[in-house]
Amino acid sequence: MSRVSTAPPDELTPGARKILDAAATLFYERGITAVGVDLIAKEAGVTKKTLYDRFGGKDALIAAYLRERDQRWRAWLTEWVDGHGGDARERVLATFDALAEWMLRRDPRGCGFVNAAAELPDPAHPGRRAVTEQKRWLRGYLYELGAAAGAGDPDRAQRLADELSLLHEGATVLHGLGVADDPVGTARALAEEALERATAP
Amino acid sequence: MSRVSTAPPDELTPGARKILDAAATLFYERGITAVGVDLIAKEAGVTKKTLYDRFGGKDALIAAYLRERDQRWRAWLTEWVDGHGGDARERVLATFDALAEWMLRRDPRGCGFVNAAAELPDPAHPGRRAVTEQKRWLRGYLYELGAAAGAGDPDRAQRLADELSLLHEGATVLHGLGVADDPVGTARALAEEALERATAP
DNA sequence: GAAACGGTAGACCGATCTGTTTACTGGTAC
DNA sequence: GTACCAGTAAACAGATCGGTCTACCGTTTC
Repeated sequence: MSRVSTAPPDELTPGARKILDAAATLFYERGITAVGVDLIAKEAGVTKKTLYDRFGGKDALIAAYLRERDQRWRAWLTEWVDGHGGDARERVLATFDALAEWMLRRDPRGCGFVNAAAELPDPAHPGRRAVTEQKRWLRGYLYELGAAAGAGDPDRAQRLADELSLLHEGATVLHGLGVADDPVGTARALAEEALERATAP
Repeated sequence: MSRVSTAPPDELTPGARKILDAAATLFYERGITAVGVDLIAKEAGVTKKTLYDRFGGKDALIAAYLRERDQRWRAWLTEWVDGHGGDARERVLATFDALAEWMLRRDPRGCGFVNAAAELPDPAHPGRRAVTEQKRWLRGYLYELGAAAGAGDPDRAQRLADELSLLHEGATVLHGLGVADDPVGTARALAEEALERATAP
């Protein structure tokens, strides 16, 4: 599935690019509120002035961080499904394999969006919109995959999408807390059952 | 199920009690890092000196907040199950009704422990232990309920407990993000299926 | 009646927070 | 060659951060 380019066509200046990369790492690993703009600028090898010139403020930087994270996750997930999924049913289950691989190799601290939402109580914060958009997109994607797998009836497909996204979130949270052995495997098994029921005659 | 007492027998001094109450509200509603000790003391109608005399520091106060939250949740859940559950199967499903009621009446911002973990990256933080203990306890409780409901085989009961706790977490997260209509209902329906499978001959 | 305790009042500490400002440098485009 | 732009360097502002300190007050306990 040839994509035009890997991700965003980097309209960012070199300084802005370094800032966003540093912010992404620091925000995810240490938390949004706990990380100051001074540290971000220092870690990016850039002055605070550049940060404020490029992004306007910390809130806008938070939103940019979440939007880019969203883009990368969407690209990762769709490419994984296109590359590893076979028939329609396997494509649904492949989303859980993609999740396992994503968390294994880069994100042991759970869902960056859920973590961000925990630190952004204000519903009007620009970063919150990015969070809800990400969750809505995932549910929509799962809806399409589920419908293609045979849950043709809209009601059944809706319900399946609700179930699949719930399983995704549950697995991510438990993985992040490190209290369960193989939460993604558990979720995948439950997804298999839900899928069978939704596509049964 | 006669409990010795409702919760902790309030060994706290009046000042400490007010501090813990104010901290609980502020930490949950605004986030842990975003709330300073000055604000907590002011909101509790107490001086900072009292706060530091009683709790030692912010980190210890965070841990106390999470421990007490854990105690209340355990009491709420077990009492709900004892009061509303009928047979063993209904007792398992009652945990989801308890969750729905809990979140409806007091906690629209998702799981306080998951949110706290998002702000406490350091695994050695005393608050983190409270989080993992809470999750472990819930899984253990669900294991007992599941085993009593007929999942006698240890392997099946273990798997059922994994599934049920995953459904709990998924429902709580989706509820907190406000992107799904009735995540707890979805989780309860999935739990019903998992329960039937686990207790089938 | 003195010691111990829980508390108030409030100043103080150094560090850090987000955000702004001035002055200067190097490259690129017209 | 000049106007623009991305950037550095560094000072500055006012607020807030977690945490400490001294001095005092009222009640209980021995």
